[in-house]
This record gives sequence, structure tokens and C-alpha cells, in this order.
Amino acid sequence: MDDAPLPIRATVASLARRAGVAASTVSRALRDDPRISPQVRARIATLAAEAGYTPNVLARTLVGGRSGLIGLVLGSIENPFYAELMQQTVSQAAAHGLRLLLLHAGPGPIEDATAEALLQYRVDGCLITSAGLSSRAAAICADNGVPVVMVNRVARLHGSAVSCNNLAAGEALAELLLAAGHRRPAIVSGNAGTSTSTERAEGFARRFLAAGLPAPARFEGGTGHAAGYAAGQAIAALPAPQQPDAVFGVSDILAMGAMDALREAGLRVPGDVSVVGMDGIAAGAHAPYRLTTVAQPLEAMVARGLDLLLARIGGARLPDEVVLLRGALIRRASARLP
Amino acid sequence: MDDAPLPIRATVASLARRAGVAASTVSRALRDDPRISPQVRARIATLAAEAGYTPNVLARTLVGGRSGLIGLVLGSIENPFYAELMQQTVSQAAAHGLRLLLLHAGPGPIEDATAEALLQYRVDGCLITSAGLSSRAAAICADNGVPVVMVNRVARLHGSAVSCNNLAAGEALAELLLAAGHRRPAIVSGNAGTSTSTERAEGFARRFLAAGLPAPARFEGGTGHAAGYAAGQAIAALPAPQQPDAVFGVSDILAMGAMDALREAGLRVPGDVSVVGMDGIAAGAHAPYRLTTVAQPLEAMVARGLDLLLARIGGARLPDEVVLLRGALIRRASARLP
DNA sequence: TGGCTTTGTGCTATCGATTGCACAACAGCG
DNA sequence: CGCTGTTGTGCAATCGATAGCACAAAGCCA
Repeated sequence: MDDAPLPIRATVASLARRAGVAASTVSRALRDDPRISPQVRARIATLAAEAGYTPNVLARTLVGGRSGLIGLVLGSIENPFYAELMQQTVSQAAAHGLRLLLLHAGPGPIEDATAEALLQYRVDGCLITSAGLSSRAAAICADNGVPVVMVNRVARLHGSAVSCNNLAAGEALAELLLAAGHRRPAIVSGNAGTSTSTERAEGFARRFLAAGLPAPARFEGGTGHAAGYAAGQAIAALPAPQQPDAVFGVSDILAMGAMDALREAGLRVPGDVSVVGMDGIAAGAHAPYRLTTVAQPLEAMVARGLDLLLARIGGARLPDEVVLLRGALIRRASARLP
Repeated sequence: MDDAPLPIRATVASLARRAGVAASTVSRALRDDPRISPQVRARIATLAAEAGYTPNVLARTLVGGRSGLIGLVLGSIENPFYAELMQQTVSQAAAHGLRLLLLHAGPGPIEDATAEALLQYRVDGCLITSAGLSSRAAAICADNGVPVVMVNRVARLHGSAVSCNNLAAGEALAELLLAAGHRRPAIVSGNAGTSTSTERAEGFARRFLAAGLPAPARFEGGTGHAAGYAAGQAIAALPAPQQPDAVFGVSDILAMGAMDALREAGLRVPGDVSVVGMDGIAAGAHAPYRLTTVAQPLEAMVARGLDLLLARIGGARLPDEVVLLRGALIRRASARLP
């Protein structure tokens, strides 16, 4: 049996021995320190390559540098938006040479032990995208000088944030529905207390009120398709005179759930009732839905989020900053359009 | 302005100073070493708590221990199955006190620089779930003695694996369709060369051949909904005599895409053509699809994957191991059933 | 009461990479 | 020819936690 030639990894020390120089020289050579002579530098580079040398980031971090790690706290991927956000984040972070420590992805608050991992692994910064109560993670970061940026969520106490202009998005959707003659709007809300849900609903409602119409009826939604479906059933069960002629699901997945329930109850969408959502997830574009929505500028959001984070990791003591990006209204067949 | 009381984190050394003992004593007290007297242990525990002490995992890892990090390589979340897999993995890993280094999530092969991060951060092990070509990551791990477990993918060269019994799943679906009288099956395949796609298609085809029927027609699929949709369009465009009466999308998302295209082309599902998939993703259960499928036992797969990984991290030199789990056939309305 | 075992702590090296400072070799200058 | 200045390297300390070994203070027995 091949008795496992225990894979001893090359270190600066082992390279130094083989090159006949000091460890510090190896370190400097590999970091392209101008003080090292070109010959030595080249020789060490060759040696490192053939030994398959990989620097130990942990040791480097220990001495005081960056870890190159970004903590990522995700919301429940019951909402596919978060999955898209994650993929975008991984890819952009990699482009900056950063890796992600994925700490939480799911419903419910983040556990204390998990949030503490942010400190234990010395993350350089933290991206929090959970719409729910992940304030614990934010608090821990704030207490320990770890920069935090919230994405798709406003910063409640501390930290910077990037999000879509939810208010404007709600207004734009309302505007569109108004122009098409809708007069009895309803809202399927997200989890209570989440900024995204509140703001979107607020913008939507405001526009109808401004038009002299009654406030939209509100239905408790939640996180995923099932919640939207339940709300849709509740709406379909209303007596005819109270039936809304437009339903706004504050996230696409809610809208899709509601749409499924409405249709199953025999209502035609958009014939009897228009449905609109917000986020711009891929599934919303598919044939059964063709959801009119406001798409969040995912790529730009992540880009700006990383910008904010990197600037603060740079050491500069910057004030908290909030970036609002405008979403793009996408008209599709789920709503009667003007 | 509050001039940032630079958050100096407590260390064993700082605690030792305050407690008037040696750093090693602090370390031992916090790790509940029986050699430390109860009084000292309690005093240090109190001190640590009020100082908000958090051990530096990097330093601990450096001295030779585990990093507590698991590398996670994900496939494209164009297929929601991977998002579900990720959430499950995060949650189960956390239960083991492990954190995930999220290295890649997307289509395309993993970059070399990214794969090397596995070594740089000294991950204890690596979970590879990408169906595509992430062999680079596997190779790097193997070369450096990092245990690897593939999930939802067979191990090509080295490493252990957990996956659903794809062959049996394909057979079960074929069986069901045969029993319901289907005689002209078609397959929408995944990316060429992926074990999951090949095996599922193989099992499916085999069963029809065994029944004395011609081999199912094959349509090039791919990763996501769009690929399935395109395949569906191709199928719908066939002259009537060649129209299949059953379509197997090797993943749910492909099947859903195909279904959307077929219906859009005027075909009734399951009236004119039955559609079945495999994976058991949440969206497949929703009203527009009600997809008959074989659900992968996600929770068990991740659990067994972590088991395999942890056993190998334990240091034991175990042979590569492959675990096959049986999926669960779920009958829904997308197919004419027996 | 002396010697021996248990208990509880401290000292110190270690992991791997980085960095300030010292220092040798050599060139240029007056 | 001696002196200062540059260039290239080595030494040693450091980051934070851990672990082997030494060692002091008790407790036990004969």
C-alpha cells in the first residue's frame, strides 16, 4: 500500500533552506520587494513554483494583515433573489481577490455562535443581505470595528447600505397600474418589519392615495412562494365587490405565489386581476408568469456594496453611507398595461 | 467627534495580564483543561466574558489544529437545486461547528486562483457539488491531502461521493410512464458529460428499451430553464408523427423549461404530452407545473456528505467511498399517471 | 519528618509569514 | 586611502494560541 507520502506543504522556511537564503529573503522575493536582487528573486520564484508553494493566508493574517475574507450573511433562499445575489457576490468578490465566508443562509435570525465566527475568522468586512433580523451580526461587527455593508436592506443602527430605491419602485408600479385604469389595489406584504417590504408597500400605497383612491388592502405575505400563495387564496376568497383589480407582491416570489393561487381559484390574470412584483428574478420572466416587475440592478448593487466595503476596509474612517439605486420597470403580461 | 476608541480585541495574553496568570493558563482554562483549578477557571471565564474575548481561529489553526473551514464549490444556481443544496449545507455545517468558504458558484470551471484558496485558507475538507468541470479543485485537494467529497456528482479520479441513485431514478420514471401507456419518450439532457445527466438518461432509456420500445429521442438541454425551454420548442416543432408522448427533463428546471415551451406551442401537458423531471426543487411543486419527479433526499445527502468528510478529516486514512441514496418518486399532475 | 506522588501553573518553543533594524559588501568621492 | 552611501541579506521579534516540559506547593505514606 502506498503509505501516504504525507503531503508536507512548502513554506517560506522550507524554500529558504533549499535556496540557501533566509526566510525573510524568500518572503520578500515572493512579494516582489525591490530590495531583493533580480537573480535571487528569479531563483526563488522558480523554486516556489516547482515546490507548489502556496502562502498560508492564516499566518499572513496573523501578523496583522488582511484576511481577504468577507463574511456573507444571506436571507432565506426560499426567495430566489438571494441565490442570484449570492452568485453575483461570489463572482465579484473573486474578482477582487476576496473569498466569502458563508455564515448563514436561511430564514430566522443568525445564531450567536455563527455571528461570532465573523470575529474568529477575522473577516475584513461583512455583507449582510438578509432582510430579516440579522442585526446581531451587524452589532458584533460594529462593536469590533469590522466594516459592514447591508445589501437590499437599510442599516438600522450602524453600517452602510446599498439598496434599490424601493419607494420609487413601489410608486412606479402604482403609476403603471393607475394609468391602466386599476382602482382597487391590494398589497401582499413581506415579513413584518423588513425595510424592503415596508418601503415598497409605502411607495405603492402613497401613489394610489395621491390619486384620491382608498388605501390598498393589505394581505400578510412572508418570505416565499407559499406565503404568496396563501395570500392569493385569501384574496380570491373575498366577496366580489371587495376583489382587488391589482395585486402587488412586494417580492416577485410572493407575486408568483399569489398569481398561482388566484388562477387556481379561477381568476384570470391579467384579465380579472393584474399582478405585479418586484426584484426581477429569473423565474418571473418565465411563461406561466411573465411578471411585470421592477428589476433590481443586481450587478450594480453588489458592485457598489463591495466598493463601500473595500473603502472602509482600506482603513479610512468613513461615515456610514447609503446608496440607493433605481430599479428598472419591466412590463410583462401579468398586468393589464396602459 | 468620538475618535474611534480603536477596538482592541482581547487575546489570551491580555486576559492573562489582567488575571495575573500566564497565557498558557488562560488558554487551558478556556478549553476546560482539567488541570486548571476550578477557581482560576471560573475567574478567567468571567474575565473573558466581560472582555468579550473571542479566540482567534487563525492562530489556533496555525499551531496545527483544524481550521474549521470547509470549502464549498457550487454549480450554477441557474438550477435552484444548488441553492437548496447550499442552504442545507450551511445549516448542517453550522451544526457541526464548521464554517463554509464559498469558493465558486456558477457556470464554467473554477479558476485556478480560486481553487488555490482552498490551500491558502487551510480548509479541512472540501465539498464539491458542481456538476460541471471543477476537477481542478478536486485535483488540488487530492495533491495536498485535503479530503474531498462530491455531492450530486460521481468522483471521476479521486475523492468520495454522495449522490442520488440516478440510474434507478431514471428507471422509476420510465416505469411510471410506461405503466401509464406512454410509448414515445424523449429526453432533454443536461450538460454533456455530467454524470447526473448521463446516468439519469441512461436509466430512463434502458427501461424503455427493455420494454421493446425504440430508444427515447434525445434533445440537447443544458443547465437552466432557458435550455429546457429551447429543447421544448424543438420538440414542439417536430412533425406530429414524431411528437413524443412523454418528456423527461433530467433536472426539474429543464423539465419546467420544456413544459413552458410545449404549452406555449399549444400542446397540453399532460393531455398531449407528459413531462417528468428529477431533483424535487420547490418550484416544481407549484401550480403551473405540478411536476412529477424524483426528489433527491437533500438533507440526507448533505448529512452523509459531511459524514464522509468528517471521517476523513478525522485523520483516518479511509479509502474513497461512494454513497448512493434512493430518491423518492413524487407523482404529480404534469404526467398522465397509471 | 523525609521522600514521593499528585496538582496546578509558568516558561518557552512552535506554527508561517512579515517587517524593522543591523550589517556586510562594494562603489563613489574627496 | 579612508569615509560615507547604496544595495542586498540575515537576524530576531511579532501576531495569537497551543502544548511539552519544568517546577513549586500540597498531600500522602512509611
